[in-house]
Amino acid sequence: MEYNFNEIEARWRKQWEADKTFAAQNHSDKPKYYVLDMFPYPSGAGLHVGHPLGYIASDIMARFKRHQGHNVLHPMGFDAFGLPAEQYAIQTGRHPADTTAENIARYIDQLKNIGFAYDWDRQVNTSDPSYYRWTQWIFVKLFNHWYDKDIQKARPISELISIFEKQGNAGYDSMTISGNVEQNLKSFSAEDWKAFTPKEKSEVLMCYRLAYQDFAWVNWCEALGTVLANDEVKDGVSERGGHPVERKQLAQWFLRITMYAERLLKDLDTLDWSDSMKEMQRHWIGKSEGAKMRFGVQDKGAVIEVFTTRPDTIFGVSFVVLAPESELVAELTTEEQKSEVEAYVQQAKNRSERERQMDVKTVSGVFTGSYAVHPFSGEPIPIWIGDYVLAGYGTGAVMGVPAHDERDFRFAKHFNLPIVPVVKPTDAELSEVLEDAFSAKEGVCINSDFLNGLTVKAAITRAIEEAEKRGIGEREINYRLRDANFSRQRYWGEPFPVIHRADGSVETLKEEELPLELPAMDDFKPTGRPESPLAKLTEWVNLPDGSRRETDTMPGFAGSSWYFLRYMDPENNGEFASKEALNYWQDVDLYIGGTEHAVGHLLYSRFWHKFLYDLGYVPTVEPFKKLVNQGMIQGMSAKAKIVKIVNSDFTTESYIVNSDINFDFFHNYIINFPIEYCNRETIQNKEYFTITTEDLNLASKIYPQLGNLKIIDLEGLNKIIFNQNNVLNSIRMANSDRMNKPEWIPAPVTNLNLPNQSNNATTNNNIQSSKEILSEILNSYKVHENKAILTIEVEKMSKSKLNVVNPDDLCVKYGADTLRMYEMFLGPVEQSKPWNTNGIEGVHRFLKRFWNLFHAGGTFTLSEEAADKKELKALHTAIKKISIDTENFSFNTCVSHFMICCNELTEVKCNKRSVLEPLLVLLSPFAPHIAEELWHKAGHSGSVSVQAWPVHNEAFLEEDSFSYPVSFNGKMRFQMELPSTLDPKSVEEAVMADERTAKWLEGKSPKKVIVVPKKIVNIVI
RNA sequence: GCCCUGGUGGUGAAAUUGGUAGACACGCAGGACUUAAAAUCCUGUGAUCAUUGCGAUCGUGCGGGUUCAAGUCCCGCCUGGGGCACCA
Repeated sequence: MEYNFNEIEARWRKQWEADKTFAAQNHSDKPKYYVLDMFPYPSGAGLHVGHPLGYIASDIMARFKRHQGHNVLHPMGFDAFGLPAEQYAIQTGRHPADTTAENIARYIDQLKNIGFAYDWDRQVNTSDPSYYRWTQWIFVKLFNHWYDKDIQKARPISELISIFEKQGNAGYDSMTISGNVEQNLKSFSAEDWKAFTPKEKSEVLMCYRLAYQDFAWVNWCEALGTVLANDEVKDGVSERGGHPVERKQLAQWFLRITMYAERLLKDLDTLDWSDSMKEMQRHWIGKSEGAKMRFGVQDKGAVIEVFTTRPDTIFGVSFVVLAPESELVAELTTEEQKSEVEAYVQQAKNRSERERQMDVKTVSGVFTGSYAVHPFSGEPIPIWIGDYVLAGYGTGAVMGVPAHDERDFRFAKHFNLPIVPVVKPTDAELSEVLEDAFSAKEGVCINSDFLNGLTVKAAITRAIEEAEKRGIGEREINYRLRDANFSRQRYWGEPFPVIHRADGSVETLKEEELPLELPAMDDFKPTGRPESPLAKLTEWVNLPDGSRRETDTMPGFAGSSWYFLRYMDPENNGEFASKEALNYWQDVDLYIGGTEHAVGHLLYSRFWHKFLYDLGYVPTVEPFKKLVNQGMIQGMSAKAKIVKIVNSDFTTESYIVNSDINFDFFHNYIINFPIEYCNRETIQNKEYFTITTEDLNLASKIYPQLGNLKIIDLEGLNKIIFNQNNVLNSIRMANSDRMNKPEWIPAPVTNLNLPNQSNNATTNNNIQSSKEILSEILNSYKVHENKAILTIEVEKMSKSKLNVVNPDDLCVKYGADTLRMYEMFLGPVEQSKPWNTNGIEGVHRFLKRFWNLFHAGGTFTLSEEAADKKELKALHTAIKKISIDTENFSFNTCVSHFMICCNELTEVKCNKRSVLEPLLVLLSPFAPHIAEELWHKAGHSGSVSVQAWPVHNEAFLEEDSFSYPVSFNGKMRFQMELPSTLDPKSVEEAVMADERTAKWLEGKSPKKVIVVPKKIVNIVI
């Protein structure tokens, strides 16, 4: 009988669905086990082969635990709000709700095709009002709570108001440590509080609320008329179209996660997560102990606060650096420095934080003209502005100690500022002129007044004591973690249940008014202002009493920060989940997902969970007990450099250039190509994809983002560069003689691409000259239009990279069981690897052979004969190995072992019931359909998925003899079969008596003989 | 740049966590069956040398070190991948 997997699999999936075989019970005497997959975002490209890797692993565990007698909760749902759906809506005019619903339907189809044991009745969808009602409800709770540092717990804001009414904010003025809003918070008395206007009260409370409004920077793209995600910005220009991006400050919502920093850090110790994952979170939280120091400013009232972990180096301060965004910049800039400072700030603030941190080679900064006063020595210290200082970190200002900090050192070298060593190594002297910063946190203080002679450790303590005594600083613990920006200027997200009152106060809707549904819209185009498209719905926004609704929406992580709780009780309309359900399921026993969520989702979820715990809604402190990180299945990407040129009539043209040319030119960016239109070629021993003009034209029809590209191959041109601040471009021609042009020619690229922008005279001249140069360059190219060479890269699969491979075809060709086992066979789940189908045949052959064990001679037959020793050994080795390896998530070796066992049984033509039936249970988590089919053919009526997991008997595994590898000086020379019970001394004697030993000893006597029982014999000569 | 992670045959990988490197597969080569192909089955397959067999030497990204013994532990590099706060 043929192994007709398509028929078998479809039939059993239908049966399982009808029987609700995998439904979880909220009440059970069995121990509970909650297995969770990370929430997928239903992308338009459908499920790709990378998704199932983790899902198969979790499905195996869910089924395995069910075999072991657990009541298993294994749900699936969709993180359905998000940017891609909105972008698609802008492009096509189709409503995100429609496309999302279609995508979800497709995902469900695809997931069901793989035979996952999900309890589909518990499906959730974050964009469904019945779901986001509770997301909004949690937001309202966050808004209406503050964090009491004294008791380390969230408390209702009403209690804070009572405190203010009684005593003002005395004793509660340092309850906030993050954000900018609190900087304006002054001390006030109970009387002051009562006299505050609603607006003032609202502003004060914003300094305490766990959800609050503050200002933050966004990537504003004038040309697209919208705020861009970091992801959409590449090299300072928009990824779509290469338009300039400017950073703008907007009022936005934040979550005060920093209040939970200490608990988020401490509780990591209780989790069964990989060390690397915990390490990433620890680093993200970034606790550092040090001191806050205050520097007065000469002739000005301003005070600059800096945070430092090295107060011992305070006497080495030779400058102070402010972030370009610092509010003090305007105040401290002198008249003479004003234009220079403004130009610098303008330029620096448009660089992304990442770029500023990454770029350590180019040092930039500007002197404000003002001087700070050294808090101990009273010496004047110049105040600079530098973009290596980030506004969001610490206080947004640093004390420059060039001798002992690498970034400060580079800054001082570059601007010729004094470098004063104040710490020397304990057992050496520093060289006269420092070549590098001495940043080790050990040594002895020198040139440091009262700190001289102290070790670094002692000096840190001493410096803080002295600062506290003189009132110029104090001990402080700082966290790198920043409050979570919770606002997006988008349509497709949860609307904020927030009303801005006409009197300037801010309040949320009442809980019973939720959900605030996302209003219907059919025009998703950006408003052209930095705001959500919702702002266009003036009727919805403006309320009759003069108040306004919030128009921002919540970010992707809102809905995904608590979804695991909803699965416990998804239909509940009165609560996000019932007490009973929460108390029964408690937390997630096993969470499987990618490391890319290491610090985003996993930190926010932990924060929300702790908040809900503080409020008494959840019974556990942590949501995810055990975390397993699946590796990423990567895709092959084909990439090419694109040059976008503005012609004299201001139309743009895009060219793909030969990838070997190192080339930056006007708007230049890298673009992905669909590899199905590319050919693989080896050129000069390197692998490339190539694409012809014909293929490109075909591809452009399916992928509009490829646009009207032309292929050109440039000759004689090595390098063209534009500078990083994106204001002026410089074109450099290595072959400048031939071009008969000077080496560097400035061209204002920004303006070239913004024809409508009014330009001043100089800029216009530059446009003219650059256009001339351009045409000259283009005319001198030898242009080939037939073929482009694209580089091959391995990277994560995503729709935007056009490298998605989906599992559907494989399911049809080989069946879901083959796909499941093959993905596991690829290697350890936690390892990333590029997708290839090279080995899938082997797995499919295994399943056929396994099927054939039950179908000797073509018909289904099982023998009732007793198993012999060899068969029992094969079976029990398999039970042992597969049980242990499954427990350890080593699924690839499980598959190998199934193959070994099957090969052994095939060899002895075993079709005995007592051997094959337990194997069906072992196989069922991995290949559930074939196991179920054969189980039923064997005459059983219940599902194989609830059968008890077999237990191995050690007695069947014992061997009488062991083949000892005998090595000389660590090199294995021959093997020797000896009884396994033989003691080490007898083993040594037996080996020494062997004639082969004599041969290898060459007459010498051994210095030492090492015998490790049932492992190895090593003879040292 | 910072944090995390990987690197073993032509390919995916395995190695009881310091004890025979390459299990199990894919691919390839040869053979059987077949008119033929597919499917299936058998044999071989790290490299180099030696091939009449015995065999020998090298070999886990590179360079050092610890050890009777290193893919595994330590130090220093090179390199692929993921994340870096608005992709999800």
